[in-house]
Amino acid sequence: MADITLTLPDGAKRSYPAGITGAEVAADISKSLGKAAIACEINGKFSDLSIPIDADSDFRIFTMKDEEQALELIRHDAAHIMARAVQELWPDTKVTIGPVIKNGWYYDFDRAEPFHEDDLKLIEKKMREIINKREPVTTEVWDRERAIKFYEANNEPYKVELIESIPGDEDLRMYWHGHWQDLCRGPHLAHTGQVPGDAFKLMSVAGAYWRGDSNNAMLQRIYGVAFRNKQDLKAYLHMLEEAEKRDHRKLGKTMDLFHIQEEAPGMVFWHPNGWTLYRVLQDYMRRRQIADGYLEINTPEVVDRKLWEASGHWEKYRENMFITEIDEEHANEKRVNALKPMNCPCHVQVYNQGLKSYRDLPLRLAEFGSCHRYESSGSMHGLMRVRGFTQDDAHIFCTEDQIAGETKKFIELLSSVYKDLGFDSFDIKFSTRPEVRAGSDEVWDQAEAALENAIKALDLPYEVDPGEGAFYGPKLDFKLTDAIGREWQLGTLQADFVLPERLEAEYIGEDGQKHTPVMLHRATLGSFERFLGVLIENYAGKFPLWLAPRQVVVASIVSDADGWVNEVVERLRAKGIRAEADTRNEKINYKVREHSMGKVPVILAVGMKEVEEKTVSMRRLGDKGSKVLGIDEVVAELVAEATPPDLRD
RNA sequence: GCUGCCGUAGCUCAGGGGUAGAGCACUCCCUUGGUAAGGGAGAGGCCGGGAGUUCAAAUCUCCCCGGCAGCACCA
Repeated sequence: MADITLTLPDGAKRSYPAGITGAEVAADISKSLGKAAIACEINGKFSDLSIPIDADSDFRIFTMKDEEQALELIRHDAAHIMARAVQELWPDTKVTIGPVIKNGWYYDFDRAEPFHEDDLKLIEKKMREIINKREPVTTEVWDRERAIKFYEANNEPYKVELIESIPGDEDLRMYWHGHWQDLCRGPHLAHTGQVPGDAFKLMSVAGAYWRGDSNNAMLQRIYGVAFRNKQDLKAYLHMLEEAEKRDHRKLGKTMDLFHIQEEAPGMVFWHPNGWTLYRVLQDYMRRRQIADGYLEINTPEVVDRKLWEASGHWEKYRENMFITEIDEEHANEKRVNALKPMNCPCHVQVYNQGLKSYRDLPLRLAEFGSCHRYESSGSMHGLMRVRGFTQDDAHIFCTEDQIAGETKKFIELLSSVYKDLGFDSFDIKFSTRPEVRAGSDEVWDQAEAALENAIKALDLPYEVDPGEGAFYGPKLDFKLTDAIGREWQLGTLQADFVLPERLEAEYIGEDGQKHTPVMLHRATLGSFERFLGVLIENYAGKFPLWLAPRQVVVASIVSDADGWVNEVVERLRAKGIRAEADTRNEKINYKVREHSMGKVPVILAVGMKEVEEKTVSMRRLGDKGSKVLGIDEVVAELVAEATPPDLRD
């Protein structure tokens, strides 16, 4: 057999007989590399060590030191090993798919009896047994027919369905972890023992639809996480614990911000602290919008179905609307109303009052609009997904020529707002036409091009989400992540060529003729509820002073200092600082602890020394020490810091 | 909506077929203490709601309601 030449990453060339495997090359380079090797790369293709190499190639060996490749393989092999463990424990279980995801993997199974949390321990134990066997991972290429026959014989209908749905007729790769077999693209580790037995953990069981379609059967999904070593696993689990502490639902309780109760699922009862935070944010947004040329309006929340019929919501969105009926006995005629699920149709009504000229455009109508949507029970999540919420909504009525400019202007506003609120980066998704949509393809071409060009002109990174646009137009979504990495859509900008026409919005153009304006739906924060949820988690409750609902607590150390405490509070309040007195009969340690846990940014402690010197002892949240300062100095410092970023010099 | 788990005092949770428990919070008393929990006493619950099984249900079963995780959905 002819020799082949392998070129290593350092440029060294080695000759081997054709058909040699990566494993053999690794062992030839050094005995230790032979042991440490987990996979290889042949001409840039991530590959198994066991695959024969037939031609001259660039060649590279991966070991556990190559983090990206190692984690991919560990998680992927762990998925297979878990599936094998499950089938060994419960042979009637049918396997489906098990991909690698962030931090780990999942595998979906079909089994009559659902898995329980306790089963996870059993499965983990079985997995470690398989790992300890250090059984080789082998692979073969089969043609489709053979594979389908094999799975039919083994009563694995999901695998058959998978193969049948793979386009083309290329051959299939089959893998064996010891005796256990799975269809897989690969690559895989060399043997089961290469998965670190102490660096993985099965996390949870959940239902998941086969192929992500709710019309299909629900399968049992098991989630696992895996790392290269025990320390990394521990660090990850620790990170999760820390993230849980900043969960906005937890902080909402400890900071006394809000609650939600059974009688109004998905609706928020804002407490004084939370409402203060809400108002501070709303006041800030109001100033930013006015500065950007928006006109604030306010429109009804309960609106006759006629308007929703005209807008198309009655047909397309009714199942998500809260419908109200007037009791017939007490009404002259039966009217069916709906709580507005969005503000757009109402804004068009405001626009439609009076004849508009092209000189009026762009017309930016803004509303902190209270909306209600009947969200499905399983989708609600604290403040993040609620049924009653307030959008920082606005609709920009403009000409087609103005879309790009308005889009740019909006994204600049949004970036600046997010930065002021502590978010330096965010994700942008550009969603294009969905299958079910209103409007002609020409209109969609135009709308999509306008948005994409605007975002490109600003040179911001974005991803395209094909088919995820609204039924009336394409959109840009702006997303941030919560404490444990779940992504939430906040800001949005949606072009709409449909609604203005449906609701007969018009303007008189330069040519003296009537034209239909374009409508840009846009929200910067999205909804106050969701944004505050993300904001709470982002700051872990430790807000900058200007946002903190409780800014300063002035605490007495001895009751003889109460008079000075109250005086200090008065002076701070006179300057607009949210200050409270704590003159309770408790020790200063107790007060410091309590207000620290309540995330109050500044504690001013006052004892007899401060009374005599007209000073306070200032302690910042998270600091160990404190410093004694004159009252004027403290007031000036806190006032400067409590000034919202848009009002600073 | 679907799968699984959960619902006990204001909060965090223990218990579990036969007088409802703890810590914190709350009220009162003692204590005036210098930067993350001083001490004592007291009050507080139809164990999410309804039905069933049982001599007996907070506990077991079923049905609702709500929550959590994931899936689906998300203008």
